[in-house]
Amino acid sequence: MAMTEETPTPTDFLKRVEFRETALLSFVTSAIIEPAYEQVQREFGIIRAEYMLLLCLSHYPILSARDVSILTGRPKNSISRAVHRMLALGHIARARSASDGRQDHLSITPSGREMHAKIMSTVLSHQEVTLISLTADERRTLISLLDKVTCQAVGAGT
Amino acid sequence: MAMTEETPTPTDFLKRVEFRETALLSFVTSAIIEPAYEQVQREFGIIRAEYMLLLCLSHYPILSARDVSILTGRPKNSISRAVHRMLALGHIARARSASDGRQDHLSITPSGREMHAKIMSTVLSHQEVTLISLTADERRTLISLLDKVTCQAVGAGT
DNA sequence: GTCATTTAGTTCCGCGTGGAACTTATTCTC
DNA sequence: GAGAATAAGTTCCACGCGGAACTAAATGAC
Repeated sequence: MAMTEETPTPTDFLKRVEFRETALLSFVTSAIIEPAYEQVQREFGIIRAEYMLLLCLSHYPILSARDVSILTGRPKNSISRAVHRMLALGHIARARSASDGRQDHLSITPSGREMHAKIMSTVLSHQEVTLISLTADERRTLISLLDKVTCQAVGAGT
Repeated sequence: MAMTEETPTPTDFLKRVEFRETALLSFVTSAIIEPAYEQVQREFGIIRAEYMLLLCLSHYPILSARDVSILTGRPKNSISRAVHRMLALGHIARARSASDGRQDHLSITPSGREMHAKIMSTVLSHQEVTLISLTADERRTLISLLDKVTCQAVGAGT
């Protein structure tokens, strides 16, 4: 009856919000990451902290749990859980540091690399679908802007 | 002893990751949102879904819970919980729709507007601190790029 | 060398989250 | 108009998350 149902759209909403940059950043980030990690969890049974661990170790040969925590910004208990599960699945290896009995030397195994490759391509494909409307030039611009922000943000945090 | 401790930095890590746009977007978004909502929760006792509800209602006079769910992309049970708490705190009002007995007509109250104003300024200040290194021009560029992405993304989703 | 302090990693616990099933109301079909 | 299908909102439950307290190891002070 009352067909004057003007249900507002997310796009319209994003234009009204007081902190537009934040809203847009959050929206785009979620549009990539949420479906990507949902798929990764469904298909590979790997949760986010676990993948971030694999991701870190695929780029640095040896890291401690603390390093991973710093690199990813996740709390160390999350990393600790991830380490245990990835150890159990054989995706990483762990050895006590000889020089410091507190630290662990973590490294990725071949099966971990395989898993990383699969997950990476999943995330990449979601990224490409979401950012498809940007030209190569625009993507470079986006990266350089975000880069500028992160360099300053990290510097200020220290 | 082994002072060759080259603990890698998040900034360096961001340059190596295979999906750089996603990593940067996620990093910047988190840098704004996480501390902002942590502060909001600590100071005002309002959690994220609750604030998103207030935010929606501060921009549209009447919405149903379903509308809020669509606008924010959050599942309807999260919105439902938020509605109950905001009702209890007097930040929103609810009335059954006359035309459709299933829907609720939600609206924000003066106290809800006050709360929204406080939270908004908190989020805004975190946004400004994080994006401080961008010029006005660069911010416009960033917005337009993200805008382009969201318009296309929403269109494709429909 | 001994004791206090700091640090890496783990365990514990409470909470926000979201999928799924459920209830109630509306709409569609015949 | 009766029954099926859809839709709005709620409740239930399992899970990932992160702060806080804890253990073990190393470092600093004296």
